[in-house]
Amino acid sequence: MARAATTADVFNAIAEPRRREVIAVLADGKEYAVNEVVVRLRMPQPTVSKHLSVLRKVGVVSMVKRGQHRMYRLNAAELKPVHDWVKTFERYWTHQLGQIKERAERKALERMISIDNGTKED
Amino acid sequence: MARAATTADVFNAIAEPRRREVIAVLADGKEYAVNEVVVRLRMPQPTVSKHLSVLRKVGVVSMVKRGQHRMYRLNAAELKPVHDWVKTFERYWTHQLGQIKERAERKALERMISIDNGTKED
DNA sequence: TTGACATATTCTTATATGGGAATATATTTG
DNA sequence: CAAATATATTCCCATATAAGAATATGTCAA
Repeated sequence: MARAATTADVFNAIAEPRRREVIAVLADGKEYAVNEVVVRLRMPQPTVSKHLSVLRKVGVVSMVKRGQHRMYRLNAAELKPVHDWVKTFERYWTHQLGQIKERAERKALERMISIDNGTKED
Repeated sequence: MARAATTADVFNAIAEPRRREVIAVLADGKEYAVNEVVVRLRMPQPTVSKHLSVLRKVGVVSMVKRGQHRMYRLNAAELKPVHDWVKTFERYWTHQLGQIKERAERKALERMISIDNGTKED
């Protein structure tokens, strides 16, 4: 089996950084024509259109035609599954004190150290 | 350019559903040997090893050797970027009704104010 | 109609996947 | 050492990108 399609679910859709950039433009909840996104992100128009198409297929954005423009709007509710999922782990970093955070930081430090040695094992 | 590697960042790593299943097993913060994950998820051992490998490369899990076992532990802090990102949109569903009502009231107010001069919307 | 403008779609191509099967690499134990 | 156990790695392959270039489609305006 190959990797799941980017349109398979919202998790796959938002994995692409440029798609998150597009979302960022729409983040204020207003509607934007494709070309407004193009100008703001300085991305080629076909690139933006394709990314918007993926986001639309998973429901993260909605589109309405208005004249010769197609207005895209963020449908943020579709991002909730991501929020719900990651929220489960919130306690690991929000709880200001405790062994959990401490341990996480220690592990992160260990990782930083081992990065210098390459990803190999002992 | 092809799709970014699953090991490119945590967003790509968690896009794979089975990887989230593995994370779910480790979610209690305890350490697990590969085979414990294999048994719990009823996945082939190589599959689990490969997914753990990806998660380790992005730092989501850490590993220590203990005897003939390799113990994996969740490093939940690495999921924080996902949380931080999606948290931006939290308001869209947390107080959904309130938001809608609030916006409607604001719009109504704007209409009342601009009744005389015919101001157009943004 | 003829342009001009806005957007989508179709190719191509290099690249990476995830699963299954088989195999390799430890590590412990007898 | 040899066998058993635990885990990682390699190979194969069908599939799906994402970007760029070129083109098609759609819509307004004179």
